[in-house]
Parts: sequence; structure tokens; C-alpha cells
Amino acid sequence: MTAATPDEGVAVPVTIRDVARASGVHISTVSRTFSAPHLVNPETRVRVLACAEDLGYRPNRAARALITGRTHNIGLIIADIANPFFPPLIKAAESQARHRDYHVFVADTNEDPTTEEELVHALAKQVDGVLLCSPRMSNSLIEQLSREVPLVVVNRQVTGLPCVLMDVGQGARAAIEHLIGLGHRSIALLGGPRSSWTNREMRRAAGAAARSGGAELTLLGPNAPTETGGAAVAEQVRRSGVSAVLAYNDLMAIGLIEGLHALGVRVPQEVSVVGVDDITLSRLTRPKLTTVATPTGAAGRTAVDMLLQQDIESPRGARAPGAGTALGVRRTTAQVMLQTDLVIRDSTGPGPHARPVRPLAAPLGPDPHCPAGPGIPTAVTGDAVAS
Amino acid sequence: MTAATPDEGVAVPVTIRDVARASGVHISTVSRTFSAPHLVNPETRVRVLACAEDLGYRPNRAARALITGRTHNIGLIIADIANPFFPPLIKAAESQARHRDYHVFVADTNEDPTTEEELVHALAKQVDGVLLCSPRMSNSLIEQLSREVPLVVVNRQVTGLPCVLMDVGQGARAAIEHLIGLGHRSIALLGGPRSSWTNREMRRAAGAAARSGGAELTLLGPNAPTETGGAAVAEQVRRSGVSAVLAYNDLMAIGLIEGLHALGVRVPQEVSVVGVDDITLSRLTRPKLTTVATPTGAAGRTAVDMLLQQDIESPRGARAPGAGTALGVRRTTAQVMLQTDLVIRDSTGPGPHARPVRPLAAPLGPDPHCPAGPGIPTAVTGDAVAS
DNA sequence: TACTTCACTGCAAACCTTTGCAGGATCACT
DNA sequence: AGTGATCCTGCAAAGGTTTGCAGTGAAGTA
Repeated sequence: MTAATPDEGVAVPVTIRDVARASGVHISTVSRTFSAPHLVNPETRVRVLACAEDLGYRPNRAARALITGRTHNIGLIIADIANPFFPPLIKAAESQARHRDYHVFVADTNEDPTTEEELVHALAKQVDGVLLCSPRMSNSLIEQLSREVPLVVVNRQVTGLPCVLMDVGQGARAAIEHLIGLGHRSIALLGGPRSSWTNREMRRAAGAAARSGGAELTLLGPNAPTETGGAAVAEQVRRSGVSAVLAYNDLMAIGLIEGLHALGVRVPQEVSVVGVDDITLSRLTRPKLTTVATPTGAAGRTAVDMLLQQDIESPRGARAPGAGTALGVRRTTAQVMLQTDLVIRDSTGPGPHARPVRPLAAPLGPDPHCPAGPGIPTAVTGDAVAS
Repeated sequence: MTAATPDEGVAVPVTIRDVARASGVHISTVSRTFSAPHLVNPETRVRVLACAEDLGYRPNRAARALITGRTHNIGLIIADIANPFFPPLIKAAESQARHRDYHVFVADTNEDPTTEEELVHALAKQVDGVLLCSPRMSNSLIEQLSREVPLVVVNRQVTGLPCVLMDVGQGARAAIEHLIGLGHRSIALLGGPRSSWTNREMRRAAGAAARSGGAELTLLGPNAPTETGGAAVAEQVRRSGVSAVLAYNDLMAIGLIEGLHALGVRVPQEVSVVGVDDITLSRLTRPKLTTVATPTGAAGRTAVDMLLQQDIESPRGARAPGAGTALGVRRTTAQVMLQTDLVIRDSTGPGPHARPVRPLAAPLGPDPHCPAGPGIPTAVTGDAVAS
């Protein structure tokens, strides 16, 4: 049946030519059967498809890429795969890409801008585009690289480039308002990496929300966006005398809670803590973490879509016969902002200025494991909102 | 300097021909400069390299793949990227591959055997080999697929195929012995997916260890290898009356602890829990999890090495002019077993039969957050031990 | 019938690189 | 000077596919 001798270790490569021979047509007809089915007679088509199936033919993507200029691969550059924020994004992007018949190269930069740049270069020629997730490079470098290969940037705003953003500003505002509503007036913001767009955005929004709510916001940072980074500032948080903290991300928040716990500071009784990301972990720690849920899966899907859409417009390299440049709209520079949602769990509680409106607020016994917090988890929506 | 007009959005593809023209040599010389530098005059070489650098030339891997038959890509098929067990493996594999000038396609199967098979098929022609991590397919299917594309299997034993295994048997034994040493005589084993090699291996080793230690082992399962799966059996665990549990993995262990906590059962005072994997998370929960550390990073690296080594032997498809089959040793079928280590943290404590040798064992106050457990984390070794 | 249209298929060039072979130059040695 | 070896380079075929163009036959129109 197949061309391979049954017990041979290595499969014999079956090409378009074998299929053509088997089905008695020219190779170009076979080619069209796959890449332009409407151009071939239905009868012929089924015959060719049958032969192809029979022989186990699969188009050689390298050969196809060579002539079409499209590899059907996309690159996904991630700051740190081990950071639980990213796997859902990777998973969603991979799945979305696969449905569009694309494959995803995943590469990890270890949070290093230089590695990041090298990776884009290395990937440039063998992918149709690259997704840059939480890049640490400078804006100008990103722009420069975007001339080498189509880019979509996630978690960062680069003018002139398609970006997928999560509205952490809104999330930070909601978090601060939530804390103020609980009676906190002195709040700290644990900053993340300096070069992070998210970081700036949070600072801006949290600052505004605090001002308009009559609370004081203390900035602590920058810090490493990890559990260790969070634990390291616990002492500083205690000294600062704040009653609530908004952390750059969940890992830091969890680290901070650990650190505070080691110092004998109870969460949320003495200090409330809010994280960002809603990683799986945040549901598993004790107390369960109040956090700003970011739609990472939606971000991955959206980014893939934007990349592919942009690719479709410029079918090949610059080999248009006429003026190479005048191809009309070359890049869609749309920026998509995804909604975030505050998920209230157990790491936030009443602050010093809480109005004892209702006599509820059970004084929270010595066991912090079963706090009677409000705990109304808002649904996480990941709908894209084009801006 | 470069051939691209500066403000053009799309980079002009610069080929080997451009470099040849610029440096005044034939394209074959340029080719050799990159793929066989020792065959070209040093002077010529530097000139060519300079021109290439100048023009920003990068070899077209599709064209190269077309003629050499090697794509310099490898596929990495993962049961569930979101499972924190995998990211360190992915990270290590990607890094190792990159150092060998390979790129890694990552694909997620959602624990579905059918998707798994499809992915291998889809990847077969565009990679030089595939890493199968914790596959859920049948052995026979895996063997069959291995005829289509070189395979390395991780976390599973398939005769005739190169495998990277982690010695969970030894880990399970150590865990059971640890528990018996603490005075537990009635222990439950929370099983994972039925088709999992790890699962069978653990059952075998744990059973043997329990027998020889005079303890009774209750099997509970199979269960989903997730936090939810663990939480779901909490009630069952309580009813079974065991004083200690060894879970299939950390996620299940953590879920179980949560579930027990919800039932008012304290860990480790009433029930000790041991996990497997030592995911980052296990250090962050309270109580911190005692677990069998598996060298996932080493597994990723080793798997890549084994795949590449195997690839090197059979340089192309079966197109040797003579007898296609008699190519000598075709596949190395080495199986590598990596060591595991028991990391003792806070989720295990004295059992009903504990000998109060020393009066230590501080009666563990109402606050389970600061248990004075033994907590001597063994170093995680990831040395490969060929079998 | 003659002509046009249409649907389908074949032909051959092109994509970019690698590589076996052969030619040319240089050099050492006899 | 002749011989052979060595080193470097050029030539050209090959790899699997796509695609513009041309050709075929049949159907439709005048």
C-alpha cells in the first residue's frame, strides 16, 4: 500500500510526483488539488486525494516555503516560560495558530533584552511573524526589528506597531477603589521591572485612583517580578506603615504574603494584598489571593490573529514588479485593549477607616484559613475591544 | 549600507547571490563559507563574511532544508503546557536546542491521545525529530509513529525507542520509607491517569516499599492529574482512615490538602501528604509540600541530546544508493534514567506509630504556619545515568 | 458552421541553497 | 622542467513545490 517497506526504520519521503504518477495527472494538478481545489475537476480531485491519502503524502513545507515565501510558522518570544503568567498565553496562541495551519516556535529570553534581540534575528527568516510578549527591549529597537519581520507586541505599547494590551490601568484602578472602599487610606504599590509598560500604566492609574479617592499611595520599587522580589520588600512594607498593598503581579504578591507572614504580619487582618494576573497559583495559596485577572488566553489568540491578518496583506517579500513600496496599507497598526477584572478573594479585608455600617465583618478569628471575606469573584471576560 | 531602502516596511530578502556578487565570488563559495568554512581560503572567507554581515544576509533555512533534508527544527509535544511540571522542561529543551542551532515547535495536546497522534503527523515532515512528553497514546501507536519520524519519549518506557525516564519508582520508595519512618502504617496512593507509565511505576515501587516496611497501602484512583482531581478525593481519603498519602503529583497533593482543609482535616497533624515533581508551587503553599523532586530540566536537555545524536547517524531520508536498509545501527535505543530526590518540607509529620524517641516534636500549636518539621531539602541532582 | 467562452490540465520556470565533480593555480619535490 | 599533490573555486544539477501561461476539448452563441 505505502511506498515504505514495512519494517524499514526510516520512512520513504513521498512527494507530489509520486502522487501524480499514481493518479495519472501532472504534478501541477496535484499541487492545485491542495492549494487551489476550486481549479481542479471534482472527479480528478477525489482521485488525487485518494492517492495522496493512500501513499501518506504530506506537502513538504520547506519546498512550499521556498517558493511562496511563507513558512507557516510564527515565533513566540517569551520573557520567562517558567513564569506561570505565560503558559496559558502560549497554550492559547499555539492552539489558535494550529487552527490556522501555523506552527509556533517558542523561545525563552530569560528576561534578557540581548537574548531577545538575538532571537528575533534568528527567527526572522524562518517565520512569517513574531509575537513579542512582555519585551524588555527599547521601543526604538523593537521598531527597528519590526522592519526585519512582522511583529506583534503583547503587554507593551509601541507606536506604529500592532499591540495587544491588557487594561491593567483599569484593573489597578479597580483594585485601589476596592481597597479604599474597604477603608484603606495608606496604600503601597509594589513596582515591577522598570522597562515594563505594565508597570508604568499601573503607576499612572493607581496614582490617579488613589488621589481621587483621598488615599495616599507609596511607591516601592522597582522589584524583580518574582516571588523572591515580593518577599524581599516585606520588611519595607511593614516599616512603611501602609495597610494595603497592590503588587505588580501575583508572584510578587504571594512572595510578599510569605515575607509578611515570616515577620508575623497577618494578611489580610493587618495588611491587605492585591496581585495582578490571576495565575492558577493565586487560587491555591492561603489566603487565596485577591487579584486583577488578566485575559492571557485571549491575548494569545488575539495576537496570533493580528499577526496573521497583517501577514495576509503583504503576501511575499518586496518583489512586486512595479514600485516596490507602493503597496498601499502595509501594516495594520491596530492596538487591542483587553479588559481586566478584579477578582476578590481572601487576601483583602477591612482597613483602619472601615465604616462599620453593618455589624458583619466577623472579627476574623485566629484561624485565617476561613475568612468571611466578601469573595464575589467577578467573571473573567476576554473580549477584544479595538481602540 | 544595506540593500533595504531605509524607510521601507518590508525587508528586502537578501540571498546568497547578493553576497556572491558583492564579494566577487561564486555562490557556491559563499555557501561553503557558512556550511564548510575549512574549504575556503581564509582571505576569501573574511571578505565573504564581511559582505554577508554588511548586507544582513541570513541563510534561507527552507532552501537549505529542501536539499539537505534536515530542517533544524524539533517538535515538542506536551500533554498540558499549563501544568507547571512542563514549563521547566520546555525551557531547558528550548535552550539546549538553541545552542545546537535548532528551533523548537511546541504543541499542546490537552491530554488527548488523538490530538497527540495528529500532531505527530502534522509535525513529521517539518522537523528532524519529535520529543513526546508524557504521551497518552498506546505503545504500539508510538512505535508505529516512530517509523515516520525519529522520536524520543519522555516519562514513558517504549521498548526499542530512546526514552528519558525519571526514577519515580525510587522516589516513591523513598517517600513511603519516609512516611513509615515517621510512624505511618496506613498509607494511601493517589493514582494518576491510567495510561501513565509513571503511575504504574509508582504503584509498583510504593507497593513493594510498603510491604517490606510493614505498612498497608490503599490504592485510590485513577484520578485526573490536577488540583481538582486531588480535591475530589479528599472525602474518600478521610473515610479510608489512612494517616498519610502519596499523590501522583504535586498538583493533586495540593488539591488534596485544600480538600482536606475544607473538611477540617489538618495537614500534617492528622494526615501527611507527599507529592511528586517539586513544582515551584510546592514551595509556596502552606504547609510547604514534601515532595519527590523530578529533574525536569535535565530531562528536557537529555531528550534533545538523544534526539540530535540519533539524527546525526541517519543524515537524510532513505536515499542511500545501495540497499536502503543496510545502514548499520540505525537508532540508538538507549534509555536514560534520571535520579529523583525526596524533598522533605512541612506537609509530612509524625504518624500514629511514631516512636517518641526524642521529646522534640513540638506539639505543633494551633498555627500550622510555622511547623518545626525536619525540612532538610535534599539537593536535586539531575545527572544522567545510562542504563 | 464558425467563433467565443469556459473549465480544466500540462508545461516549465522559479524559489535558494548544497554538493559532487572538475578545472586552475600554486607549491614542493624529483 | 616535469610530476603530483594540495588548495581553492566555479559549474551545474538537484531538491519539492507553486504559478503564469498556453493548450485542449467541450459547451454555448451567433
